[in-house]
Amino acid sequence: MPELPEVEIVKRSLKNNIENKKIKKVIIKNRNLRFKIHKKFENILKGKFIINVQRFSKYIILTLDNNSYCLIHLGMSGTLHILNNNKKKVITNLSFYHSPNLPKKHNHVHIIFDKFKIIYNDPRRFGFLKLIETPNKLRGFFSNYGPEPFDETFNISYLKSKLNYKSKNIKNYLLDQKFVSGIGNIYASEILFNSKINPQRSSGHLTQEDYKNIIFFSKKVLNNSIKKGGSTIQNFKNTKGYSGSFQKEFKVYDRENEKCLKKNCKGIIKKIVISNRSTFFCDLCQK
DNA sequence: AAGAGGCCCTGATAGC
DNA sequence: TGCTATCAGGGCCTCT
Repeated sequence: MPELPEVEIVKRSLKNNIENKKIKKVIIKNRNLRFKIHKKFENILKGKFIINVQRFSKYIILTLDNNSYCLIHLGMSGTLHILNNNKKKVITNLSFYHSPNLPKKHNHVHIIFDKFKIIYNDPRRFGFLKLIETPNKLRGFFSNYGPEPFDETFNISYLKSKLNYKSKNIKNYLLDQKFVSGIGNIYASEILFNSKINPQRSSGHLTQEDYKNIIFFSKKVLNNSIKKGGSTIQNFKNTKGYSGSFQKEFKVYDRENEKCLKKNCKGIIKKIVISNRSTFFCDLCQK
């Protein structure tokens, strides 16, 4: 599900709720996520204060009061829910995939605080929670990741150094977290549409102008989405609580056979598969 | 070594 | 209605 903007929205809500709160207890119903949750996970979290909530790329980073960290990655279908301890009612829903009510199944991890609890739900179990023991190990973990589009190091000379003479198509590069962090399948299509670049273009053949557009629109598309509260693909009736609206602004994603929205363009949006992922673009205005 | 594709998993939807 | 096939926002691993 979640790309950088969605994770950013979840992080902000989470930050408001759990920063400087003490973890009373952790209950794990199912350890078999993308990676098996460590057997000491519950004991290590128990009694710790969460002194900071941050995000890098698609990861939520909880800093604990002993300078260790708990990473949360939502994978494709992970959601977080904040529930009142007693009434079992959802207080705040950090959901972008499900209805705002707590799903009945797949509530794998319960992190219990004094007056409320956080529940990690994930039907497909592509997400994971991971403990990192020290600041050094945290740096090590993220050292394999490229800069976020907002980072000043994501600039023309960086793109040139990474993309020059490369045959891999540009869409795959945007999805490659070692190249740039936080972009997923939806925003890759959107960024390339805005940049007027065909997703199949071989990266080595991009021009300076293309680099500039990729840098500019990566920031712009992600920022716009954050402003709109992210994207909620699955829409439910009677939706309450947090639910993004950026999907209403998709220019190409999930718009196969619809008209290109670029002014004066007569194109029809095409859907192709690149490395097993759906890719949407207009072959008239994206060259 | 770079790059393409398979695979992990469940659930929603489309088509018959 | 009920079956089956296809697809889904991520990312690691393997093979060529």
